[in-house]
Amino acid sequence: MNSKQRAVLIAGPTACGKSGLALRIAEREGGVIINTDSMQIYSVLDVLTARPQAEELKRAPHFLYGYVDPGQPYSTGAWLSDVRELTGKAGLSGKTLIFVGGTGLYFRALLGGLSQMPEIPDPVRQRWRYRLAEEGASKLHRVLRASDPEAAMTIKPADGQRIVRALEVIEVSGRSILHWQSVKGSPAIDAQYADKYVIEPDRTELDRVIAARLDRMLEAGALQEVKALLALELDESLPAMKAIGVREFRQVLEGSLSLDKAKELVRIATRQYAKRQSTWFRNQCGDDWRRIPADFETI
RNA sequence: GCCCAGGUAGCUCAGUUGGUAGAGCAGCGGACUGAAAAUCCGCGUGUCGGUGGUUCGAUUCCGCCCCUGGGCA
Repeated sequence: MNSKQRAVLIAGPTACGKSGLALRIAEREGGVIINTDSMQIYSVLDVLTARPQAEELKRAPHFLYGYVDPGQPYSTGAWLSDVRELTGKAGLSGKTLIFVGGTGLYFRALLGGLSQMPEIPDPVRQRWRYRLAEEGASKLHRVLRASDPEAAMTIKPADGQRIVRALEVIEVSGRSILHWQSVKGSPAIDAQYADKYVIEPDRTELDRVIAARLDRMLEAGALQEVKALLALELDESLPAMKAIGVREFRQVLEGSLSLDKAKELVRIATRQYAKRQSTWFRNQCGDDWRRIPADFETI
């Protein structure tokens, strides 16, 4: 971590105009933009994840965009270590680091909200995920109740993903995930010198922007992009395969769904995603985050 | 014009042998420590198309009217 390095954090739901704001700040004070979004890291999902395009990339240096192979398993921890490596480079010292994106957990990690955890060997992770798929969440919750009763009490029996996480941690380390979580992590930036913003758009208006953006995505080749992703024949469970639009446009390509219907479903899924993001930022970001309304005029 | 089927939540529909109704989806709120565009939790009052009648009581039964499909002319 470069101490006393200024950072600007911009969080907000999809399509709220975050990237535009980041660019303006970058141009004004010579900053660099760092992706804080779990989907924009992937190389093939360019249009569908609304990654900054050539025009924007020219206006300021962008980092951690489109650099991960979609076949790679990725994680918040991997992103955090990529951030540490990046910001440790001499070339960035003295520049304002502008973190912009829609992934609440990544912002939390950036600020030290992620505890040090044991590395989980891939076979262990795969085995529990396989068991989740085969046996279901409630059965694994019973397994967790036997091996880590305290953790089991904090996780809902249907929350398969968190159950599996707790199981792999206690198997590998012999200690409860709650133990690891009790030791706080360290921030990857100097929070003292950070300005934190949450963009809070009107959701009805946001829905209109989402619909308009969807049309632009299709014009820009969203369907071809999904086709290219499918050609890689990746495992369905990989994060990149869960990007909004992949499932819906795949059905269009296969002829089992009309384009209009797919557009409607993608619009709904995006709206629901924006709602989840808004809920996170509203309630998980403390008073030290400044709330600003979206300025749709300037997008 | 006649016949048939419908008209119940924003949408698709279920249901009430007469005691004013409930699912899915949408929507809203919430949780969130290495899959986070993920994963999970909570929230259902709506002139039961309108109007008159029968009834202690009608969304339910009867009459008339309106609307939407389909059929026959």
